[in-house]
Amino acid sequence: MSGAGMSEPSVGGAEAPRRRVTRDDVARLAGVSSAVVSYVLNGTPKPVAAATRQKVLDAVELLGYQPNQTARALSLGRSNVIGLVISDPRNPYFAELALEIDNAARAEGRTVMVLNSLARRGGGSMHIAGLSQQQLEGIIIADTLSEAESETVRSLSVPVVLINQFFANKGFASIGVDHFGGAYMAVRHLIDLGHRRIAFIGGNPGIDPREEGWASAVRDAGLEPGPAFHVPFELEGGYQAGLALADDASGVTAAFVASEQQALAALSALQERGFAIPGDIAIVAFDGTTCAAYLWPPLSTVAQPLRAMADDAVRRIVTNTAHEDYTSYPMSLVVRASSGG
Amino acid sequence: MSGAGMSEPSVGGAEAPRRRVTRDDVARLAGVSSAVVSYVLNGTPKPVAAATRQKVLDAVELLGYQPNQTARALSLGRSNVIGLVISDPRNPYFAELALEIDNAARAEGRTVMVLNSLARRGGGSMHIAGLSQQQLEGIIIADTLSEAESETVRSLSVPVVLINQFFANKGFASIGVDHFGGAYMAVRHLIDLGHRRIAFIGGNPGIDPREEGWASAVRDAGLEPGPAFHVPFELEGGYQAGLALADDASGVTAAFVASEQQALAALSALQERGFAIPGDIAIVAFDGTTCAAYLWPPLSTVAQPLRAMADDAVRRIVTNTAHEDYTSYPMSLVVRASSGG
DNA sequence: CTGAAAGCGCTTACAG
DNA sequence: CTGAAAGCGCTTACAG
Repeated sequence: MSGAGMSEPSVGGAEAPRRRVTRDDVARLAGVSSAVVSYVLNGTPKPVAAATRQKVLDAVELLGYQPNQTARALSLGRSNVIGLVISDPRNPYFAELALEIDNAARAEGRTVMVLNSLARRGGGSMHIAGLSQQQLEGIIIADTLSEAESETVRSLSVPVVLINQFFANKGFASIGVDHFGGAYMAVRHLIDLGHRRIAFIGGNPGIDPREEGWASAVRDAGLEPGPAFHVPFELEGGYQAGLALADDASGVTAAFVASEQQALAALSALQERGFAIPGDIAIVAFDGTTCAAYLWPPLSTVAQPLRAMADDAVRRIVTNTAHEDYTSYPMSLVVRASSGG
Repeated sequence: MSGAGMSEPSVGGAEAPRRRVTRDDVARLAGVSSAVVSYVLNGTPKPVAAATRQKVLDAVELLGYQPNQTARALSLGRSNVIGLVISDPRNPYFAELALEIDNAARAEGRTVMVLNSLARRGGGSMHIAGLSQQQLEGIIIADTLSEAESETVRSLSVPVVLINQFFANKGFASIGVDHFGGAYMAVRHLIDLGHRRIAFIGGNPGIDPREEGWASAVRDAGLEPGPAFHVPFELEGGYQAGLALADDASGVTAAFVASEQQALAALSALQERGFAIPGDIAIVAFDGTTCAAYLWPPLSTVAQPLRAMADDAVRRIVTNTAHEDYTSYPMSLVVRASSGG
């Protein structure tokens, strides 16, 4: 807000590792007890006389006092730090989600600590242990948990919100989008444009509602589903799927891609093989990141309301209302050049 | 490592917000003082008899004890959390840097807390205040600081490493790449391919050595510098620069782009205007993220040794050797399709 | 409205 | 090799 710390008096030698200003220093300067400093700074649990209050505030300003959040957290049993678990920060979707959650958290005076769970594929169990060791106010997990991981997370005594989820998760507050509906909308868009053989590119065969949405939309239109390519969500996965689609000889003229990260690389593979987008293959992706608009051709996509979802997740933590339930957000179709729409 | 917490005995009612297991519980069960538990767990400052040690370890295992890092941090005066300040997580460069730093930190048993400073453009002073309030072990800043911000950060009593820096920073340990040399190499590559009029796309006119590297390489070859387009580093900036380059009528046949995020969008703008890459305009970018390889056409680029830089930054924090100096890492040219090389 | 004091869960100098 | 005790910097029930 105002330049806290700006007026910190410069200390002679400058190099001496000056002791941090503590609440006691403030109390001494203001001529009150340290309890009163807390009352003023927290506005709780007691009212403070206006004059006293002002003395404290002046002392805080003069000393450039910064409350030690660690001590506060230890005393309170919780910090003002929210943990966010994402699998891979390089995925534009998670990057954008992290940014929105950071914004929402900041608006609530909270700080976000991002933990990358990518590493767990290399052995560790998402360092959940680490999560429980930090005195976090709450945890937002944008990842799929194994049964064992769910169990461990459930045993944590802090509010937990799962985001980017397909379904309700037993025992958790879950937030997701209507993956089935979004996919259906995307594919319906392609069908409306006249496509009759539409491929699917995504991950995890068998559990992703986006694949069902694709299949349903196709069948509801009386068509045969085109080929489905199941690849990892990393860029390389999308690239391989694009190459496979290029090699497909079944007359595919359009594809629905379950994530923009995969779509980015698939776009590259298809163009490398000489396919024109959308002329030879029309594409609609899924997620709605900023990046989609700046690819060539710009990606048509079904977009998640990330801001609203992030606000919701943070609110559930801050208000401690992360009880078991599932909130599904609607998606919206964004038509750009890649679908030829 | 091993399944800590796995053997935590299930508590009857399950719903009771069971009190966390503390060091005292462990001490009681092991029949030792709580000090000894610390000695065992930290291996310091005292040796412990093997038998005693085993009793403690057994108790820890049985109770599923997780040390409270907040209490530890308060007692020690520092945590095992390293703060990382980046401007925008959506920028592939920062995403990749964050991932590498996270990996390096994890290897040292540290956790990374990512802070987005993007918000500061909206008013706040990068919540440096927030930084000093958390009891961080150290701070890695991948951003350019204003004079006032530098002053504030300098006053923090924790090790600070600036990364992704153009130059040495008074009073700080700084890590960067040879921006001038990298740019020079990129442009030299284009010159070697026969280009005679080469444009520059980047940000911040006047202070970026990449622009000087471009200009020098061009002049050293006896050529006239092509037009320079200065735009923000966000995607929209790159897009606008691409459009401007497309409108340029001065016979440009190649461009050096100072970041891959800008290059991604510039590629889109140029192709939107019907330019073939590299046929009409050849492009070399700067950064070396994974993403560059999966764009169409794949981006030729000069790459930063991100892993090494991240390891270095983390090491400087962990070993508390972040004294004033500047380390410059060499870059390497990665030739892909966009330069036609 | 204000303050003395206990407590959060660790670490470590000091004494045995 | 082991333990009693003080201390890190806050918060807050309790007493005045």
